[in-house]
Amino acid sequence: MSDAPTYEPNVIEPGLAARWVEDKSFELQGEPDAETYYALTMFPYPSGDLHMGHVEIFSIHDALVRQKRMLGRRVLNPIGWDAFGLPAENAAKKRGINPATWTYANIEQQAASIKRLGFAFDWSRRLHTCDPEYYRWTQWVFLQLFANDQAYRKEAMVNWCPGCETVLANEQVVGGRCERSDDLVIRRPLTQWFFRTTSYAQELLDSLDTIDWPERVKTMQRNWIGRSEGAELTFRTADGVDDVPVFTTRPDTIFGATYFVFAPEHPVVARRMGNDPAYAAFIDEVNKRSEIERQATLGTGQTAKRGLRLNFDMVNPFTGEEIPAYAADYVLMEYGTGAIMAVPFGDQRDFEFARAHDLEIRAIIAPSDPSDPAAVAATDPATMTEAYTQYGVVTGSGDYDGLTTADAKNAVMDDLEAKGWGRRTINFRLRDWLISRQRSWGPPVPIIHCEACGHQGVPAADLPVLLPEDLNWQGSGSPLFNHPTWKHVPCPSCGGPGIRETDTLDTFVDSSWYFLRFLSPNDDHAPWPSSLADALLPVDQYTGGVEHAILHLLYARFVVKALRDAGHLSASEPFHALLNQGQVILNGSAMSKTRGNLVQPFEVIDVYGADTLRATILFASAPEDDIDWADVSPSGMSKWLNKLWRQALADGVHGGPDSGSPEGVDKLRRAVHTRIAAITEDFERHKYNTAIAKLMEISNAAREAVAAGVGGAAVREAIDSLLLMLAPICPFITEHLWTELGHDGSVHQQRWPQADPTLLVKSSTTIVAQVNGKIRARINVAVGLDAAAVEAIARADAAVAASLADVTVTNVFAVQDRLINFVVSRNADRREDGQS
RNA sequence: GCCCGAGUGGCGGAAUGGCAGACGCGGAGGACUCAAAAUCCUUUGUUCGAAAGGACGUGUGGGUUCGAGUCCCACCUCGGGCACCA
Repeated sequence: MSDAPTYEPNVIEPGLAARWVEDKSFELQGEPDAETYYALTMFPYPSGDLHMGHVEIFSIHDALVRQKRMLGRRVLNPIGWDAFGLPAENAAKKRGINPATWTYANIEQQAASIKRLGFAFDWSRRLHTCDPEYYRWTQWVFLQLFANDQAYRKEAMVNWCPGCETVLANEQVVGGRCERSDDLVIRRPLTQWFFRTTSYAQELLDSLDTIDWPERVKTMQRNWIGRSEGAELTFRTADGVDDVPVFTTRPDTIFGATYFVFAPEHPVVARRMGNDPAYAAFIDEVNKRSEIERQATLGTGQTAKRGLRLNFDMVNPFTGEEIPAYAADYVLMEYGTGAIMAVPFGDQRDFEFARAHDLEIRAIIAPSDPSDPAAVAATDPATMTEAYTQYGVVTGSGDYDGLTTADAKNAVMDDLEAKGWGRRTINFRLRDWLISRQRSWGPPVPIIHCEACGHQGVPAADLPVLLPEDLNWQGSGSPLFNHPTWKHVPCPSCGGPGIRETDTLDTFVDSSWYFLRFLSPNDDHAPWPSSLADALLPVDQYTGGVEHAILHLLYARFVVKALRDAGHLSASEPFHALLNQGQVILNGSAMSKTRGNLVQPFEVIDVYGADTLRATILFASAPEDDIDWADVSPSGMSKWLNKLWRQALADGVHGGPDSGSPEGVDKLRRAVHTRIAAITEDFERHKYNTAIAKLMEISNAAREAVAAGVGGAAVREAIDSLLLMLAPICPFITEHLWTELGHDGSVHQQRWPQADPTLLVKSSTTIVAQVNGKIRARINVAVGLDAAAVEAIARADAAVAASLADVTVTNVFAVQDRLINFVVSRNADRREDGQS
């Protein structure tokens, strides 16, 4: 019986955690350089204490980072807080405290939890986006984009969240609701600041091919950018006064354009119909009803098609016909040109509108099979029940008749370019990024409005534009706007009276460049060291949640490109490789405060310790998959760590020469070294779940070997290897046992173990003998035998021989060292053949 | 509706086209114990069989292949994204 101490994680862990921070164990020694591995995890938002999702992503990231260090890389692994944003303001309003107080208190709590969990961050580079030292440079970034015409102000229909009392970017509206407060978002015209993301639409799409990101994230970005190829062509009003361009992806259907539709607020319509009471009523109705309908059929895209016949017609340039013009709410002002040629034959929305308003539907594609009544009915305007959206052979289209859809498309575009009616063009779904917010816990937009000089950027020397200390957070509306004196300043250009912009920047602006600031977080002369940024970017490995697939990840890509073109960077992408972890859920649904189904990390840590929590999460599944907390077993993981503890202290402490049978020693060493090779590969693929399984196998193999009388160096080697490879996952227990086993120094300063190649080569192996793919025997043979030798051995096997007795072998497939398959046919068949 | 992704034991999950179910949880039986907990040992896909052994088995139906969980086609279910984008 051993009287070794029992495993008490909550006794050993806090001391080690504190020591690692005090010793600056995980700070990058010296300055980063081109060889430095830049590992980054999405910095947390300080909404309260750490939740399970944070623990998951940090556990994955930490395993990755610690192993890279053991492989000998210098790793830059910074941490900070994304600390501006609405929740702080909402909390301030609710509790009557300053957002800063709330934010910094939460940051301190999260920092303490991160340290307690032993995550190996470089604390010397810590930053908070709400510090003036940081947001000064966020304002600087804005000004660089402003100077380069990538930031501008315009009036537009924007998304307004009534709950948050601010506008939102397109990306922050989810299913018609505010991403944060879940309020229904209202459309209203406002003058706002934008970043010109659309000017990078094509590059944002193309350069996705250069980065190593999960395919699903790339797909989401591609869909969001939404490129479509087509043509822009101009329709003239029948009175010859206005030219109205439309965008279409189907120029081949131009002869089917039997009417024309404007977005309700289209300027040509507004000008011509402005005084018409029916138009005013229609606009009013559209605005009102869209609100109500949104609630009922939110995001189904199946709204009834409403329209207003306008008091003028349009001319189809190809047919010369006059066609009726409508305003309808199914045409959006924001996409394309805000007007369409309507082809009810080939477009489902136009089809529905035409049927509802009794408009002509003209056949322009011939039935795919004229002898098939169903195919004929599907292309006959009298009988068709939905638009015909497939490709085919063009009909009813003058000179283009008989061409295929693809050929007609090209021919029509050639002709409209030749005749000056339009041109080939590309449209994107992506809109410019609305960056101003009517909130006050964010960096003020560094602009001063002057009647004489227009919008003037605040001079760099005057940055940061500080938030005043005495804002009233309790009222409604924007505290910054309502502040009595703050906004009144002289114009930096003429010195006359000026007014500060009282909007602040979206928090996603803060987080779109923080990876640059980590390179020199304390430098107050420059936002980042430019040569180092050129050498280190893009970030080698980024880890974080898939919820940012579009928002943050798209914005950061845009900002890097814009800064590059403003001459401040050479990189074109912020993050080279991306690893998205899944969600931690409970009983199938997301954990959340409102649901009241939160499992707090410290509920687990207080019982089992941080190592157990970290390993439980990593063992539950591959990083990308969701983890349902109802399915995981911290007690099971704790049991294994306890077992490992006893095993190391009982069996691992004995060094010295090998004892026991040479076969037993050899078997153990081979087991260990094949696992070293496999676990190394698993870490490479970020498959920490299978890596842990193989660590358990080492532990099992060592226990079996000891039970079989093996001891000494081989067992010691097994335990040492296990501790080294478990160290990135369970840093505490491995550090403690490493010392207990008499090693000098920290386990985390050791080199990753290397497999001995001679121990990976087997002398014999088990091959599978199949007959027609069915396993008949498993036979032990020497490694490297050729097919003929294996066949002879297999035929000699009793079970195989029995299966081959009554049949003819027609073919034999052998895979060296793995398998042999006899393909046979029954003798009965052969006799029949022979008799005929 | 469109675009992705995924369907494997009671559960989480393993499997470069070549032994399906690694590893763990849970279960069953046993040892230790006055007893329990902890620990250790055995066992655990389904089914036929006393056993030896056999048959079946990766959502469904086809296909390719000597050989398919893995590749192809169609469908079903679940999850995610987009949603009047012309």
